[in-house]
Order: sequence, then C-alpha cells, then structure tokens
Amino acid sequence: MQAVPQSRIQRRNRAAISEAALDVFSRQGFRGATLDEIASEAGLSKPNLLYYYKSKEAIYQQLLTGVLSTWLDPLRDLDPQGDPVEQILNYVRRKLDLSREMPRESRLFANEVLRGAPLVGDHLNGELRALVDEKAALIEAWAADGRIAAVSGRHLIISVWAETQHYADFDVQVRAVMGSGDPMAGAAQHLERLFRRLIEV
Amino acid sequence: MQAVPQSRIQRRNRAAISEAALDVFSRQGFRGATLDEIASEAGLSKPNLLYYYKSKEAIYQQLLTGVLSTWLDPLRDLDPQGDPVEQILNYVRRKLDLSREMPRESRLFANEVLRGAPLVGDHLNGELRALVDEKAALIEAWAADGRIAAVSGRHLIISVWAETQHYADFDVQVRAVMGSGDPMAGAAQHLERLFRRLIEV
DNA sequence: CGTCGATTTGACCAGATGGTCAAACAAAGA
DNA sequence: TCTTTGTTTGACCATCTGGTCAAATCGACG
Repeated sequence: MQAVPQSRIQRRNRAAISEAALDVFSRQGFRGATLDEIASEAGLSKPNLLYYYKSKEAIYQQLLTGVLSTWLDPLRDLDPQGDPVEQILNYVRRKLDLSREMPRESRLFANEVLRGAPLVGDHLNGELRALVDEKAALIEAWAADGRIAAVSGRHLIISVWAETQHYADFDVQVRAVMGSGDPMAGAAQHLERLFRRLIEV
Repeated sequence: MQAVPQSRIQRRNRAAISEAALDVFSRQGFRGATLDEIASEAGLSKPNLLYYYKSKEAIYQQLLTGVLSTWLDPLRDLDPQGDPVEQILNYVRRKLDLSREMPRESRLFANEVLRGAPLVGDHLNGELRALVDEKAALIEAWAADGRIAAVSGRHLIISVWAETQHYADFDVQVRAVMGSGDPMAGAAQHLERLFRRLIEV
C-alpha cells in the first residue's frame, strides 16, 4: 500500500464508497451485496463506482485488510512487562469496546470467516497464527510462574474473541434475549467477572 | 406441520434435498446459495427440486425451523431440581457437543442471525425470549440462594452460546490458531474450567 | 398389458447483476 | 479561450438465477 496522491474529489468519493460498502457488505455478506446498492448508498452511479475500484472484490478486499490490523491491535499490545491480570482484563475491555464501536467491521469479518475465509485464509494462517503463538506463550508463561491460574493460552484468546464478538455479530439475538434497554449493559461487568475468575490464582 | 403421507421416492428425495441444502446454505448463506448447486449436490435437476419444494425460501425455512428446536433443547432441559453447578456444566457440555456434531446447523443459524434474522426474528422475540426469561430466572434464583456465585442469568446463557458456537461457526479461524491436531481438543476442558470457576461459590 | 397418477426433464423466461465503453462533461492551467 | 486531463454517465452486454410449463417418462395397480 503506497500513498498514491489523490485529489480532493478522489478522497471524498473513495471514502464515501468505503463507508457505503462497509454498510452493505457487513449486512449482506460478499455475495449478498450488490454494486447497485453500494453505489446508491454512496451517492454515485455504478460505472462511477467502478472508476474508483476495479471490481466488487477489490472494494471488499480493501475493507477486509483495513479491518484485520485494527482487529488485532489489542492483542498485539499485551505487554509482557505489565501486570498479568490487568493486561488480560484490559485486553478484554478493549476488544469489547471494538465490538461496541465497530459492529459493522466485526460482522464483515464474521461473514468472511463463516464462508471459510476464502480471501483471508492466508492471513489467518500467517500473521494471525504467529501473533497468537507469541501471545499464547506469554500467557502460559505467566501461568507457569503462578501469576495467573493455569490456563490454555490459545483457548483463553479464543474465549475472548468468542465472548466479545458475539455481542456485535449476533446483536439481534442478544437484543431479543436481553429485553428492552441497552443490550450491551452489563456485558462489560459480566465479562470482567468471568475472565477475572478464570485467571486469578 | 402435519405428517403428510409420503411415498418411498418422496422421502428419499426430500431427505437428499435437505441434506444438500444444509450443506450449501450453511457454507454460502441464503443469498449466496443457488438452487443449481443444491440440486446438483442432491443429484436432481433444478425443476425436479422445485417439484418438492415450492421455492428456495421454502427449503431454507424448513431447515431453519428444524434446527431451532434442536438448538434450544439443552437449555430447555435445565432442571430446577438438579444440582445447580452440575446442571449448568451439563448444559455447556451438551451445547458443545451440538457444535461438534452439527457444525453446519450452527453455521446455518449464524448466517441467518448475522443477516439480522429476517426469517426467525419472530421466533427469537417469542419462543426464545420466553425460554431465556424462564431459565435466567432459575439461574438467578440459584444465585440468590447462594448455591452458585452471583451472576446475570441472561449473560451467563449468552456466554454459553458465544463460547460453544464459536468453535463451530469460526472453525477456520479456530483451526488456524490451534495449529495442527484436533482444534476441538481441549475445548471441553477449557470451557468446563471456565464456567465452573464462574459459577462456583 | 394398459392405464392413471406421480415424477422427471428440456426448453424457456424475466429480472438481476457485475462489468464495459464511448461519449459527455468538468476543472484547471497555458 | 483553448486544451488537456480527470470525472461522470447512459446505453449496453453476457451471465447467472429463481422459477415456469408442457411434454415425456416412470411406477404401481387392476
């Protein structure tokens, strides 16, 4: 990704397209989304949209790649020097914040993985796997030192993903079950409790 | 649903269609799936398929309804008379077994909810909500009696869903992260630990 | 066998969809 | 103003997709 210089107009339109595409792709998935809907939501004609991105897949790819790195930031920041319990609980908090603030991105990713991750499979088996290897080892080192309870690093990380992303991805279901009021209410408390109990010695 | 008498041929073909449709819908989602693919996987021609089901949506609906009740069985069986901790842990176990044995059904449902549950929204706000109301109350009664730790019944149930379904729905991701060997290995232990620690007084 | 209802299929259709292209239009500098 | 470059669009296309239909084929039973 090099920073190609862009005119004012280019920047505006590309941004509008990304925004519209995120909306549509996250709701409908890749195959369910249509260029017409994206174009119309971006306030452009379809040919005009294709003037900025060479294909439907190109837009999708770009969104996905953008999300991926954001998504891993909180895990990347797990600090070997910090207090183990605080580090992990903070990881959970930041991940939950992401779900709260970027539910569309979360669903975009969920849709992709559900399909079998045809476009990000390599990334999963490369970058993601490497990062998890590293951080799982860190967690297990903490456990071995008796600074947190014995726990599988990989499964702990998976649990954090499962719990936090569920609130974004299955929003409709959560909403149905939580009744009126903010469905997110209490989620933070609940997860803090859950993970604290899991890892505290 | 009444039991319409069916010929041998009808039973065989309807079963083949259901099986093929489950496969395709769970991988591609509703919009991504095509009648051609389903028909071909069922070993029938497309018009022949439409002789048995009147539309794409009809097949989908039927699958979804079938899954829904199975999906709630374990929760339904939470027994007020049983030992609280054992009841909840057993619920987790059965839910994880479902994920292990019926990953396609899990993904089918996940796809539907991700889309905003257009076809099962009513079910979620009706049957599901009622059941969760009842069981969440039960859990919180146990908590109030000091038989398990204080915990939100609704959030506990959501956690069970999140944790167990994640292994089926995001299989590709789990597999990438868990490295070689059975990705499910250790999941049961981990979840047992996690939920035991969460609810034990 | 012959008949009648159940089953299967090839041909077809209308609408949607991703994508192309040449022409029209705007912007900005010379 | 003229020219050049960047931007936008209407018309169009090939393909895919859900669905129809009349005709052909099959199967069971008298």
